[in-house]
Amino acid sequence: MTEAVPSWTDERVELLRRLWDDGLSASQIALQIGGVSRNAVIGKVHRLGLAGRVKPIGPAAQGRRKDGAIVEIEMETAIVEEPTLPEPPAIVAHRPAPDFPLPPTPAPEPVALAVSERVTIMDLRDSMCRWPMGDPTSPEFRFCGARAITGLPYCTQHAQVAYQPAAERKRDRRVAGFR
DNA sequence: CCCTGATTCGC
DNA sequence: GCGAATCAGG
Repeated sequence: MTEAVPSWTDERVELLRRLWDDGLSASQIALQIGGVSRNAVIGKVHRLGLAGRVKPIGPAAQGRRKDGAIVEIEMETAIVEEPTLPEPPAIVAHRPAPDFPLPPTPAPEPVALAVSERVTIMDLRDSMCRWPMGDPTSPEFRFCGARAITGLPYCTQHAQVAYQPAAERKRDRRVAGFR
């Protein structure tokens, strides 16, 4: 089926405006709208005169320590310190938890919070984990969507499941040679 | 390397 | 007007 691209219809432009204004990146918008590349989005954005809009991620957040010192904090790691918080918050590592049973897998670590990055096939992008989540026949079907290992279709977690070692090779490969 | 937006320029 | 290619920066 040939899916003709509607081009920039009013609706699509409207969506573009909204998403761009919402702070989404061009690539995200491109995926969201579909049928267009991020370049197309950027190009359109410029033509519409939307470019150069204020970036929501302006100034880095500032945090005040209990001793009164002001520290600059990167946005993504910005932390709102509690007035009575004595210790710096522990570093939280986000680990996508598998939502499926792993029969042959020891499952070394208990599941963490559900950091679901699940995406539909529409949002599935290259370098995104293509591990299927749920019933493929269901409309709720999603892909993992987490950051895939470069060169592989899966993220770290799923790659481990997908590429389980057939057997442990304890064979010592000594290149007993000369030299 | 991954990503971001900006610009150019042939179509 | 459109967007791929390219550029420039983080």
